[in-house]
Amino acid sequence: MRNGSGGFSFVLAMGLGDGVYPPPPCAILWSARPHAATKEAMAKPLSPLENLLSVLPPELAATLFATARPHRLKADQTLFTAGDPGDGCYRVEQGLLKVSVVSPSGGERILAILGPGSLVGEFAMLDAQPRSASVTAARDSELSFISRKSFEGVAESHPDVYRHIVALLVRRLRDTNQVVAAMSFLSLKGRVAQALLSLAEAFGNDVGSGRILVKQKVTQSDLAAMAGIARENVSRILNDWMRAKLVSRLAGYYCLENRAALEKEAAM
Amino acid sequence: MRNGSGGFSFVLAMGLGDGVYPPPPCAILWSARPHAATKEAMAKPLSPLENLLSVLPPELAATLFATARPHRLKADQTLFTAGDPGDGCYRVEQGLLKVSVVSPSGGERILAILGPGSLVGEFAMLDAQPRSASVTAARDSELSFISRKSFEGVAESHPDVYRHIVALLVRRLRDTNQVVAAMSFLSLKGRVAQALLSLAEAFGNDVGSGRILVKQKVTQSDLAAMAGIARENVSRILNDWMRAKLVSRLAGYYCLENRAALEKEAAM
DNA sequence: GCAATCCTGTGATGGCCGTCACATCGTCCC
DNA sequence: GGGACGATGTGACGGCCATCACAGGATTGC
Repeated sequence: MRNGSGGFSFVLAMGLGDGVYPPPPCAILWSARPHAATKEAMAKPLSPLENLLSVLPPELAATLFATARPHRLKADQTLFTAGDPGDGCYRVEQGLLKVSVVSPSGGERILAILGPGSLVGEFAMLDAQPRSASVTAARDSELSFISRKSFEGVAESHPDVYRHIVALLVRRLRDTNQVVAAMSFLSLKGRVAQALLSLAEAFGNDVGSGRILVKQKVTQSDLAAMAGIARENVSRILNDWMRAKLVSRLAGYYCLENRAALEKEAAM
Repeated sequence: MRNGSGGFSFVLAMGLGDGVYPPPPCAILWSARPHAATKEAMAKPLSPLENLLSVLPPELAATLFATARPHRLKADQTLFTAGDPGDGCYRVEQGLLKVSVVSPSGGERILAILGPGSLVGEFAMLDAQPRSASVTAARDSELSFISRKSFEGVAESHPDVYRHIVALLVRRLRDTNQVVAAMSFLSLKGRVAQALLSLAEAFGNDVGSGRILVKQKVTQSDLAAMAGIARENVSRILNDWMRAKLVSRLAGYYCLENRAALEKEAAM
């Protein structure tokens, strides 16, 4: 992880990506991607960009960010760790963050990957409790810090924002049921497929004939931490899929060649 | 599951329990029991009885329940299934419910066990989306149904309830991070230990010298569905622990003999 | 009391998957 | 360019754990 690329590095315009920079807002709210519904009619999963601040009237959001304190992170720096006191949240302006839980023995499980436009640490902004997960920068990043105090000031003048927030939180909670189901019922392959599909949804670029290029450098270790499995098995699974033409690799970037087949792998 | 005891049957006064009936409100919000914090200072887990309605001013709750429609369930009947449309929630008046996700192949994962005083299906009351989990009666049960409409009527007149609800939902979301961590990092033994400790917390009775009796008949299959493992392994693990005097069985009820040791097993 | 049904205990088996150990390769930096 | 370091590929091994099978128990229903 040298040169500030921290594991998830952004693909610059090179004929592969769409060439825009800065990129459009994007993120994986890892828990928000049920790729297989237990029944036809599931609630629509939550887009990670529909966040607490996006429900504020624009002028209120503006006043919040007027007083926001900028915060810079170098790649691999940690923003906070589970258990830390928390009194506000951050908006990702630039860069990429990784939300994860870690075990004392060093294991890491990635819960979400957040790009520009996303909020992180919102819970502490709402209830001032200690952080429940850890956040580290996957590459050099710029954030805006919004304190709980300033948010509360704004919310007090517009108490109906809480109602919208309730709707958002409920959707997130619904999604977590899907996560538990996936962890309980899916095989390794299924979980890796879910991880790939999530990446494609958040950072994917349609490059014709249904192929989706993931415009992020993702290591097998990252995928392993997302799926909660060993890195070696990610390697084996990906190679199986490359042989079977489900995925391919272009200049270090993964490309889904057959999304439907992957979705079948990810189905429970 | 004959005779209405549906897998979790209640221990009546027999020298073991405390003999009160109906029992005091109790429940496992399975996702709300982090038995091992990744850091010293974690947020206090949410009691399953601090629910959406407990934040209402008492007189409002009273008006809500004045119009509530009673609903009866026989043991093993299902109240609703994931994907069903939902337009309200239920309060458990009597009996015991099991919240779970099921896989198409028949696997079941228990998310929560709810006794009298608990709410179930609150999400649909808040946002009218399809159910995200399934609920079945573990024994004959009586519920009160509160429609979304009537809740909204009440909430509209007291918009600040949404603020309290936000705090509750955030606590639940925090807890789910712990659940993911537990599923990622804990061994079978650890997960069974967590299940037992949760049962003890919700349905436990201190019977002296630190021993905790679980006043519920729990089958090994139930424990297996809670921990997400095979029933046979629950049997083996429990027998190990019985030999090691960590748990015992009294007239069909489990009893934690050494809570501290179990907590060590459940630690990550 | 007897049959049916559930729950429990236990062995055998096999496979998935984590761990270890390398070799290879690419990339970056000096 | 050469070394360092990280990422990747692959084999071997072993253990955990699911599955199958079946044999008692325990409970219940009749």
